Amino acid sequence: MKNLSDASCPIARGLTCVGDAWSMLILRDASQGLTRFDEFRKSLGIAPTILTRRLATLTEEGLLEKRRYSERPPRDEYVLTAAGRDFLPVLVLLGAWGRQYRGEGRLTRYIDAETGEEIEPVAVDAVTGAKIGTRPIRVAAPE
Amino acid sequence: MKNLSDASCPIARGLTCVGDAWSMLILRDASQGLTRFDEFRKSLGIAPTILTRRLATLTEEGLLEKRRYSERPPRDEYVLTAAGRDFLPVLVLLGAWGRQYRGEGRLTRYIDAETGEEIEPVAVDAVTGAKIGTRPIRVAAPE
DNA sequence: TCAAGTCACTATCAAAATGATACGAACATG
DNA sequence: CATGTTCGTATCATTTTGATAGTGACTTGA
Repeated sequence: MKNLSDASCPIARGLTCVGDAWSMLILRDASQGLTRFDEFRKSLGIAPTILTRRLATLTEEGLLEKRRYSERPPRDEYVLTAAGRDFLPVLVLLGAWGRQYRGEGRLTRYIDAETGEEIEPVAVDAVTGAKIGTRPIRVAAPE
Repeated sequence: MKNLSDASCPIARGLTCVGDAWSMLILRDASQGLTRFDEFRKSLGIAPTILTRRLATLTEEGLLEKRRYSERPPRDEYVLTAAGRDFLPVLVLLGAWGRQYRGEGRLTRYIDAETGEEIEPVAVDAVTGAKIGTRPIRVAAPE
């Protein structure tokens, strides 16, 4: 995939940073509190070469931040930045789609830690309050 | 990437169908009304080999549907199924993220066709009404 | 103290996916 | 009948992925 990063479409822009499955799964795990190389590797069953690259890319793109947690031996962990944390809603919505259309068998559920109730994610337009997809959307050229 | 499709995580499930950038961009274009091979090809600048494969996968996965619009010559177009249409919120949210964190320069905007106002997409939990990400989420094992 | 373990990688190399380009089949149009 | 349109396939070089093994700098337990 070429240079989508200068496209005028914000979706394409987003995809240049996180447009592959591994990156999204890393972000999912990071949102659950994983921070270390081996935690990700074991959780995902990913080859270390690829994990190295993905972590580096996500760090460059500003979704993760390397933080040294041990000087001797030198050890870094990867923590979410604000941009990384703000990616969570995309994942949650993707999960909601997956549950609805690929929900055969037992699936992990996401629970609101305060109420104990299962979360039911929806995308809405904050302006009108309408669910996204229920009203026609018009695409407008930049500026 | 191996067989994520039987993972118990709904996000991983979702990613097996649409876990790459081209597929998402095809869905984006399809949501804007594109249906034909050449429309996608020109819009995306994608190699025809890859477009063929992506369209086939999305069709197999049930996000697109082939529909014959001409018998002679035989011509098919690709239209969104319900599953495909329901993927739009994920894209819109991804776009919102892209706008916030990769929004340099001029960007396409998404307008509510009825009010004429720019859409401001947010993911909320329909149960509590809270924005996703503002309350802690607990992951629960299946069943 | 010495072997074994942990952690965060890198090196190597085969296999698969991607991308560019050319070409084809079946028509429609001028 | 030459050209154009539409929806692809064939071919092949390049790139990316993935599996596996190994490494350096330690720590831990016996």
